[in-house]
Amino acid sequence: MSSREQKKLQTRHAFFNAVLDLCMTGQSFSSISLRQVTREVGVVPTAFYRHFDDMESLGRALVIEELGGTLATLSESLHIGRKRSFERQIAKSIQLFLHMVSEQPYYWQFLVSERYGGSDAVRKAINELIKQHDQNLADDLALQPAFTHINTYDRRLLAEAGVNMFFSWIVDWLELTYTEAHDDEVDLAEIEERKQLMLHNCTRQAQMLFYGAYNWKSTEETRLSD
Amino acid sequence: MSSREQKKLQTRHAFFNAVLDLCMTGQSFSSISLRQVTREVGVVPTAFYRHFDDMESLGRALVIEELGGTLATLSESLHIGRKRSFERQIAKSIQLFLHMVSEQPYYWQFLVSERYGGSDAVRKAINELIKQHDQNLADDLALQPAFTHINTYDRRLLAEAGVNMFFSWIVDWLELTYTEAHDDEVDLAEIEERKQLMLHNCTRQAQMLFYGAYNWKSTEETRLSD
DNA sequence: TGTACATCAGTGAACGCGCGTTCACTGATGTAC
DNA sequence: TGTACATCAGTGAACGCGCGTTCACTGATGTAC
Repeated sequence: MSSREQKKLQTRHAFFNAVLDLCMTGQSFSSISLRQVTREVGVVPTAFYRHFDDMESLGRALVIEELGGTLATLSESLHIGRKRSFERQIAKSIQLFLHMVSEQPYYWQFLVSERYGGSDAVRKAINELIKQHDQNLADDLALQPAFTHINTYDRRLLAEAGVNMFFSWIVDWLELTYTEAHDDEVDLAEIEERKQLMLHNCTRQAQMLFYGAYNWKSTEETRLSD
Repeated sequence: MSSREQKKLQTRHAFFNAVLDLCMTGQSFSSISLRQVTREVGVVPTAFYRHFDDMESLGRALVIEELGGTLATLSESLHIGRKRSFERQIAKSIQLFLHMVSEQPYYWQFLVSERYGGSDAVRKAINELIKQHDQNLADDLALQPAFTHINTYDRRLLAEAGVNMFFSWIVDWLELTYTEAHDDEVDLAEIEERKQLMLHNCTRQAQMLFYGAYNWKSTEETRLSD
C-alpha cells in the first residue's frame, strides 16, 4: 500500500474516532454536525467529502468497519456453550463481557445509544450486527450439553433474550467505569465494591434466564391467551 | 380554572404532541429544533418561552407529565403476580403490554429511543420512571405464590430483567404495527400472522426467564469467577 | 536515475439557510370597584 | 351591570452564528518514460 493510501486510511480512522469521542460527551450521533467532526479530526470541513458522501454514510461505515470487529471479537471470546459446567461458563462470560466493555467504552456506548437512535442508516447497520451476534450466540449455546434439549428455534429466542440482557447492563457498567477514571474524589475501594456488586447482580439475572432455559421444554405449550 | 389557563394547558399539550410526532419521523429528540416544534404546534418561535425555558425542560416535562402516566397505567394493568397460574398470567400480561404499546405507539417509541439518547435531562427522567416501574413489577411479583421462595433482592433483579426484556420487544412490535397501518400493499392476514408469531416468541422468552425464576433458589451461589 | 505529468488529500473563501434568543408589541381575558 | 386597568399568551422583526455544500486552488505523492 502506498504511503498516500496509508495516510488516507489513517484520516478515515480519525473520522471514526472523532464521532465516537463526540458521542461520549453526551451527544447523539444524529445531533453531531459535519463541521464538529472535521474540527475534531483537525481538517477543514470540505476535506470530509474526500472520505464520505455525508454523515449517514460515515455512521454506516463506522458501524460496519469498526463495531463489527468488536462484536466479532466478543463472539469469539464468549464460550457459554463449550467446556463443562454451564453455571461456571455464565459467570466467566459475564466477567469477560464487562471487561471488554470497559476496554472499549466508546464502542459499546455508541452501540447501545444508537441502537434505537435517530439515524436510519446507523440503526439499521447496528441491528444487522446484533442479529448476526444473536445467531453466533445461538450456535455457541448449541454446543452446551445443558441446552441440547432445546430446539434450534427456541435456542435462537434464548440467544436473543441473552444478548438483550447483556446489552441492558452496558450503560450502568460504563457509568461506574467513568466514575472510576475521572472522579478523583471518589473512594476507589468503594467503586471496586460497587463493580463487584453489579457483577454479582448481572450474574444472578443471567442465571435466572439460563436456569430457566435449562429447565425448559421445547415441547412446552405457549399459552397465548385464555 | 379560567379559560385562559385552560388554553395555556392545551398549548402545553400541543408542544408535547409535537415532540412525539416529530420523533416518529425517525429523528431523535436531541436533533429536533425549537423552531421545528413551534412550527408543528402552529405558533411563532418566541411563544415557546411562554411555556418552557428551553428544549431540555420541554423534554423533561414531557417525560414526567405524559409518559409517567403511561407507565403507571401499565403497572396498574399488569398483574403477573395476582391470580392463580403464573404461566397464564405471563401470557396475558405480554398480550396486554403489546396491546398498550400499539395503542400509544408515540409514547413507547419515545421511551425506548430516548432511554439512552442524547439529552441528559430526558435520559435521566426516563430512567427515573423505569426504576419506579421496576419496583412496581417487583412488588407485583411478590404477590405471586410461584415466586415467594425468591427473596426481595433477587425479586427486584428479576423485575429489572423482565422490564428490560419487555422493552426490547417494543421497536420490532411497533414496526409491525406501522406496516399494518400505513402499507396498503401488504396482506393484512400476513401481518396478523406475523404479529401472532411475535407474540408467541415474546411469550416463550418471558417463560424462559420466569420459569428460571420459578426454579430459582435465592440461596443459590453466585459464581463470580474461578 | 532523472524528468515531466497525473493524481488527489486537504485548503480557504464564499453562499444561502435555519437556528436560538432579544425585544417591543397586540389584543383577548381576568379583576377591582 | 359597566368601566378602567392589569395580565399575559402569542406576534413579528431583527440579530449574530454555525451549518452543509460549492468551487477553484495547492502541493506532496505516485507513475511513465
